[in-house]
Amino acid sequence: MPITLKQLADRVGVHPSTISRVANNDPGLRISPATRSRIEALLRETEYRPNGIARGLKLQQTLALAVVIPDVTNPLFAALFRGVEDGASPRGYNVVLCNTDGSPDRQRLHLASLTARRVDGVILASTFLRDPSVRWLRQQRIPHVLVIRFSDDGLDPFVGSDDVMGAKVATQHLYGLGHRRIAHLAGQPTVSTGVLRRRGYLAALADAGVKADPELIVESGYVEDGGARGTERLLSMRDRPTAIFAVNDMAAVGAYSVARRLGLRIPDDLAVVGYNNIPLANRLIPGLTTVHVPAHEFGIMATRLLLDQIENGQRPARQVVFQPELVVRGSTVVGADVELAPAALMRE
Amino acid sequence: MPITLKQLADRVGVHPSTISRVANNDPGLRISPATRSRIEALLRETEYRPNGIARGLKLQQTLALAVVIPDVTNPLFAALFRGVEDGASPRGYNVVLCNTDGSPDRQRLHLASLTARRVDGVILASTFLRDPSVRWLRQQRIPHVLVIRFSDDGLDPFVGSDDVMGAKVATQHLYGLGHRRIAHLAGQPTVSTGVLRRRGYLAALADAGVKADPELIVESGYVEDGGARGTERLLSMRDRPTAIFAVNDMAAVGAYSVARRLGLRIPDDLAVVGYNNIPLANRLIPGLTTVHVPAHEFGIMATRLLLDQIENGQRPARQVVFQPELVVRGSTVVGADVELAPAALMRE
DNA sequence: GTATGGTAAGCAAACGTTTGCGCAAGCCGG
DNA sequence: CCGGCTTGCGCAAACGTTTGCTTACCATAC
Repeated sequence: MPITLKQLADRVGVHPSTISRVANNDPGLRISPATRSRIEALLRETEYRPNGIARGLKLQQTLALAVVIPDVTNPLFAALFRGVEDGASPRGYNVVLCNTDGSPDRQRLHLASLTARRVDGVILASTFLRDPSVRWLRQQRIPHVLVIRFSDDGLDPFVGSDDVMGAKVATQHLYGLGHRRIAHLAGQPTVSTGVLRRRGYLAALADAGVKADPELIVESGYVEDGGARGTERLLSMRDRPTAIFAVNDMAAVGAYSVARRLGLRIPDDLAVVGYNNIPLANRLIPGLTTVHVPAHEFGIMATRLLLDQIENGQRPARQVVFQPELVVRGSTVVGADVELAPAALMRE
Repeated sequence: MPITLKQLADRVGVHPSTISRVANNDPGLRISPATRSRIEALLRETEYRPNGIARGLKLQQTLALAVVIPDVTNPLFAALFRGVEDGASPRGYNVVLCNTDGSPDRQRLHLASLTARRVDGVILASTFLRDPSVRWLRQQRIPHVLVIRFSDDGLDPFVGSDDVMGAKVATQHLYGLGHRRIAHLAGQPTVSTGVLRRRGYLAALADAGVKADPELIVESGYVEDGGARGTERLLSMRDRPTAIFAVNDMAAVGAYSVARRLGLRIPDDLAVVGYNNIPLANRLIPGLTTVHVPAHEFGIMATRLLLDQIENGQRPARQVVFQPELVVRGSTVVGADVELAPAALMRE
């Protein structure tokens, strides 16, 4: 077991409190240079680090944050986590990671456990609209920041991007390419990204004077399998769409596999746009046109907001909203995959 | 702030210790049914959960584990983490995640911080051969399990696969396809997977009676960029290799991009085998032949070993070694990508 | 010789639990 | 009626820090 203050005190013949003050560089401490250096030598020799639990109990802070996400296996959330750690680690915080798999129950359980552990703050990217867990966090006055998704508009600190705008730009891109029957693989109406991206999609159509066809909107959720099933339904219609705007990249990947199975060429027979710009997006063939979401920056920014809240005690219901950018690749524009040009050549 | 035992005691007119015993279901507790139900009602009403910090201080256990990996952005480690969480969460443990980016310094810093926090155990997948950090863990008697990579052969509990065998099978596969100049994108000699997979590669060549050409072994490390640079060097040789065995999938991906840039067809002009079978491997075109590594199972198993150590106090330097399996795809055998057959059709 | 003051360090409470032990009251047998 | 057993619960120490306050000591000033 690691060494304790009392043991140190015995070894150097000094009261534990004095050692504590030396270790913590107490500015108001008056001490003789001789004793100080004796203590400092011992501290270095033993590599003493105060017991974090005891320290936490006394100081009422654990130097621990928590990140709650649906699934770290999803590259978007992995990048988000890295951002959080990169922001938190230099300031002495550790980060505990919880995956919910999109289950409100597991989210609630995790939050209860984290609260019992007295983490200093929580970063949540797993939220539903009007999420009871988020309201509970607010009510308990537990420092938190919502990322990517939110619960109740404007009530919590939030970091994300303008989903309506992103979806609008993506849809306009397809319209600009001449597509008129543009389908949407939609997210659940219980999740903010789901409703906002659908709204952006509809807004773009309305702006363009296109009447939205309800049949062209199918709920796929955020996973490949859902995207595949949704695409099957869309492509089996008599008057089938020529383009698909997917609520995220994984759903778009599902669309890819179905298109391939049906022998449809992308983008010639079917154009596809995704959302998030996960690393996989530019490895697909053709590259997936998608809306870029800077997940790593989200993580850093969310941590900044959270630590401001924790350390400065301020309660800034600040919302940081990034403007999304469309990344155009070969899934909508032939030849847009510049880096793949030699590959096309290779096929001959 | 959450409610405390003392506050509860005041509300119900009973000593805090009694409430504690009721909350913890103390089997030796003698109490009148009336008082018990009064207390239980209050516990439910207030949703009391004992302060984890205080509990940790008293009980000398935090119900927290740590996972230390190079980078969670790498799908292999993301899957490993999920395995750990899936094993730990049902037993009441939280998991803190630390990324080292392969830096021994960051690893040391993280471990120091985790030790100060008194996590109950550590799962390490970021280890070097003869790693001082691991020796320090042993010496401090901190429960730990090494995963995928190890430090000193046999001294620590370990979960991984037989890297020599995996590399051997992969290389034999290439040899069996008729390749005679088989190159190796190698890992660093400071990492166990690096030396073991290289050893397996050499063993397969020796078994086949092929004299190993030192020029065909280039150190790429475990990232795409290194794989690309290594492949450039290999393919610029006068007598260039017809096949590459890469130390991991990311290095193989680097090989893909260089082959494509040079107009070489995979597998006709260059066969490629990777290692790990990350999700990306069967999304590449052609699919990447690779050695499957069940990262999620590793995580679950490592957690089991760790919790055995923690809860039963046993010190089982148990080694769990999985037998690797080769997954054959289109990067070595034409037409092996069955699910992609329609895609080939689509190219016409 | 005593008040003043500064220096160097110790004392003890507090953070919120857990748990071995103690103690009063009631009950029973003898 | 008394000793001992059971029942039902309280007391207090301990986990390892941090920190406001106190104290012992010594020098200087009056």
